[in-house]
Amino acid sequence: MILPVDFYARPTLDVARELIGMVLVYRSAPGTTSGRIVEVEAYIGEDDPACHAAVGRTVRNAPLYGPPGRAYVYLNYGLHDMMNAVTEEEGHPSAVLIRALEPLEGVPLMRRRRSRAPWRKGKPAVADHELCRGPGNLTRALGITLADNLRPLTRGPLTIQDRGIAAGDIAWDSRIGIRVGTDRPWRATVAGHQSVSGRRPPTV
DNA sequence: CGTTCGATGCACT
DNA sequence: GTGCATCGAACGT
Repeated sequence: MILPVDFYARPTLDVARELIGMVLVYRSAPGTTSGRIVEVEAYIGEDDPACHAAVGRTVRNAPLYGPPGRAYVYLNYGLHDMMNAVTEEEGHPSAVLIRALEPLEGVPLMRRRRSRAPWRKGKPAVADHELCRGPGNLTRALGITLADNLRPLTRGPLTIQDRGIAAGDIAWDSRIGIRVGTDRPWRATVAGHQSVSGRRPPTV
C-alpha cells in the first residue's frame, strides 16, 4: 500500500519514526529498485539550524515550504543527490531525509549504477548491504536525481510503501554530517543494522 | 584503529 | 568567492 498524503501531514518526528520499515520504490526504464528504510533524519522548521529553511525561503529550499508528501531532492557537495520526504503542512518547512535502505528489489541494477560512479571505475563491486548505505549512495543505486525534485510520493515512479515489514528496534541519536543542530536527537535508525551509515558498531 | 583530504556543482552572500 | 544534510582513499598511530 502506497502511503497517502495524510501520512506525511503530521509532526515530522512521528513521520520519521514510522518511515523506518517502509519501502522506498523507484520505477525507471531499466527496471524497478526498492529498499526497506533503515535510517532517517528529521529537519524541522526555520528554528532548526541544520534545516535548509533556517535561512528562510530560497529557490533551493522552496519544496520544504510546499505541501507534504512530495520529494525534496537537492545536490550536495556537487556530487550527491539527497532525497527527503516533505512533511507537515504548507508553510511549515520540514522534511525527513532518507539516509539508508536495505536493498530489496533490483539488486543487480543497483550494483550496475553504483559501479558507474566516476570514483568507482575499476573498483570491486560493493557488497549488497553497502549498496544503499548512506544518502548519496541510495539515490545513486535507485537512480533518483534532481529531476525527481517535487515529485509526489503518492503516485508515479517514486513512492514509499507499507509492505507490513516490522520496523525493528528503533534507536534515536543525533544527526550526523552537520555542523550545527547536533544537539537534537532527530536521527532514527534500525539498531545495529548493517546498512546504517556512519561508524559501525564495535566489532566484538 | 584513527584522522585528513580531494572530487565536484551550484545556491547563496 | 564560500560552504556544504557525502564518499572513500590515503595516510598516521
